Order: sequence, then structure tokens, then C-alpha cells
Amino acid sequence: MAPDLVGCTLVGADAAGVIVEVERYQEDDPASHSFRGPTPRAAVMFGLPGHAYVYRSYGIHWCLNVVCQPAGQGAAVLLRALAPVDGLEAMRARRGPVPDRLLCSGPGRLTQALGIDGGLNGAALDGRPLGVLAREAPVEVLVGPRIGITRAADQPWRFGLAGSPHLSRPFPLERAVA
DNA sequence: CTATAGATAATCT
DNA sequence: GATTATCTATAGG
Repeated sequence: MAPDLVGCTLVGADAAGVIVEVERYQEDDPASHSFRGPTPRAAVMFGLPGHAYVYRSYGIHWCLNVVCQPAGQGAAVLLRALAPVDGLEAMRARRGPVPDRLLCSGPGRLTQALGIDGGLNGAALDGRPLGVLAREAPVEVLVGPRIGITRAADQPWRFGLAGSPHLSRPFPLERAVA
């Protein structure tokens, strides 16, 4: 499901962007919050698929995940970067004086740009205030190791849209999948 | 371009 | 007390 989310559109309350970078996390993955079972924080990961798992990162930022099927599995996809397509003014207002390239180029940046916080933890991703739209055309997806983790760091579980200028970081080897 | 400090809170040891 | 699915500002090459 993670590579299939690349190219889809994330729609917020007043802004939207194409998902250009994601990472997958699941229960048997030591880097995943669901690794220790349905703890208070990770409970949503074991809940309804298609809902949002929002957690605080480094005490400062919010990060958004899409909970995966089937229910109760503890699997989710972290949204790491968007290509802004709508509501640019609202994003700029929330993000401050950064270049447009950096508006949504990172998991914490993307949530700040869309105004997403812990209040949306567990929310359905089926429309307002948050939703995901299917992509309209096939895309070329890159694969590489995940970013910012120490456990299972060599697993190629990060996926990105080939050629996007909005990735949080480039992919090491441009290997295509899907 | 790389390197590093600092902010800050939930979770882990 | 240490670590963490991060970001920004600043200093140096």
C-alpha cells in the first residue's frame, strides 16, 4: 500500500498536495510504534484502516500516518512529503518565510503546512477535514532506506515519486518499483 | 555542501 | 536518565 499512496492527493481543510514520499511501518518492524503492541500511543495503528495516526515527534512536530488494512494489524504508512497543489497561501501563512520548495518537504513540515495536529489522531481520511484522493495516472516510484531511524535502518521501506523536487531528501540509488 | 546545537514531550530503559 | 519515524539556525569548507 505504501508505494500505491505515492501520487495520490492529500486534501486538508484548506490546502492540498500530491503525496511524493512515504515510509511503511508495521508490527514486526522494530522501528515501528506498533512493535510493542497496542500501547496508548500506537492504539490507532491497530484500529480502523483508512484513518489517521498522528503522533508528536521530538516533542515539537506532528507526523501523519495512514492506517493500513486489514484492521488490527498495526501497520501504517508515514506521509513524509507533498507537492503543494492548492491552498498555497494558507500553507505559507502557517509555515512562515520558507521557500515554497520546503513548504511540505518533510513529515513535520507537511503537517504544519496543512494545520494537522493531535486532534486529528484517529480521524477518518474520507473527506473533511482530511482525505486522500486516488491518483489519476500511473507514476514511477523510487525505493530506498528510511530516514531518521536507527532500528531496521537498512530496510528499503521508503518510497518516493521519481523526479519530484519536493522530496525531503534525494533517493540514493534511483531504483524504480511499480 | 556538511556539521552541529538546541528546542521540547512522549515513551522507553 | 536516555532516546526519538524532526526542523531550524548558524558556523565552516
